[in-house]
Amino acid sequence: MCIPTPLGPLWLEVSPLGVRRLEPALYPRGPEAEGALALRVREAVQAYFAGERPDFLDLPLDYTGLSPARLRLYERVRLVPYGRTVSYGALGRELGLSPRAVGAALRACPFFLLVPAHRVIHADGRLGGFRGRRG
DNA sequence: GCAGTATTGTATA
DNA sequence: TATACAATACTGC
Repeated sequence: MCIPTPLGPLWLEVSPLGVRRLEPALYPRGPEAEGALALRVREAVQAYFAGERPDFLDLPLDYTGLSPARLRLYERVRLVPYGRTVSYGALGRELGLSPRAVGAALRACPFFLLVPAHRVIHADGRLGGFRGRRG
């Protein structure tokens, strides 16, 4: 399932448990998402870009295959309030990880938008090395 | 195991 | 402001 957004098309994959991954459709591979859940996710994403929805907390995510550290991190980042930001260090201290581990886990995050990594920043308040900046 | 990493804090110029 | 270095935990091969 491809979801058109102002940032370009997003590639969506779902499983019976929930969203398996949602990324910019740069390298589309794997089976296309189908069913009610896929449609629901598409509407949610479009509602997000329409300003009607700040988060995707009601959408089920499939964490199967992810390590506990990543699972906890994603769950925690999803709870970041709208309009607020958290630093890598703060997340690391809360989860008992190192700031670098937070960055590494966030870099491998397959849930673009669903896990608002753009709200995770440096301790100084600067934007982190988000993928959307370059390349 | 080893190298890479979306960090942080301290030191130095 | 910019660079250099050490500590730290997880991902990916």
